[in-house]
Amino acid sequence: MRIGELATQTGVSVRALRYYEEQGLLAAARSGGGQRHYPDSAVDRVHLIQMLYAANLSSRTILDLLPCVDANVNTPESRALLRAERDRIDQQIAQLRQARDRLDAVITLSESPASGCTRVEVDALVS
Amino acid sequence: MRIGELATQTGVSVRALRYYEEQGLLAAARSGGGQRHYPDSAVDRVHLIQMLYAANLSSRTILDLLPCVDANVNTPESRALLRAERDRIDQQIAQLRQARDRLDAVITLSESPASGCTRVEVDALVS
DNA sequence: GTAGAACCTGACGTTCACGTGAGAGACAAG
DNA sequence: CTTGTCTCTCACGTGAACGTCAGGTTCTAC
Repeated sequence: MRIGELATQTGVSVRALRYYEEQGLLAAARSGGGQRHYPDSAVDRVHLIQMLYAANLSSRTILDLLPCVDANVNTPESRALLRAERDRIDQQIAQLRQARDRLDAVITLSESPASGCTRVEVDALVS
Repeated sequence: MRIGELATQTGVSVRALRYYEEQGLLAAARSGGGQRHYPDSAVDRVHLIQMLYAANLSSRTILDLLPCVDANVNTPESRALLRAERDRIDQQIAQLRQARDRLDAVITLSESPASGCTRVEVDALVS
């Protein structure tokens, strides 16, 4: 398929797909006229890339991880890399949970019947 | 306290503190010469701001949320805002979990005794 | 074979949360 | 009163992941 169809099938912009290629994340065959052609498997690969971007991984990190994930590279270094990134994601989850719980506490307070709660009570939550 | 001490006590750069003020997140009294002076409570406020930044909230969003969180503003709109951001964080957590589980699956495979697993087995995980 | 859609390569623009000097003023210590 | 440290206000730089023209080429359909 060409780049436009890959874009619509993945929901990713054409510009983004070219950017992924520029970063070495997504290879493409070229037609005689220089147009990119992708195999059907590219759809899954783009989804994988998007998933890793969504987890706040940089292009560089994704570039390092992709061989481990989809090409089955299996060396001590690749395993260490995988674990390191997994742990980073875990830490991010913990931070997000902390922020969410903080907001939940405020929400609970603001919805409690004692809606006229004083500033002191709110500050007690800060710690 | 002055800006340098607040910076060391919070672990945030002086530049970042000035930026927070520029964004309306952190007010400061001024001495005769124009230097910023902060109350002790500013330490907690900076930590709160950092927590929200860590949850991928923008300056603008934090600006909208802060009155609800620490000034006890309690209107239907503020409650809706709080819930909306809480839900966004929840969604992010779900995405991070998905990425982490994906990496965990790869890690498990790469550490399994059948280390010579074929490419087919790996692709089966893609879904 | 020709119109129009899709695609190409630069290359500059954008947003965000700061980093990084530059040049000058403010303030505590001796 | 001077020295040294801290602080001030511009204001440009940065990195990441694209957005957005511009000007030209390739492909598809009639």
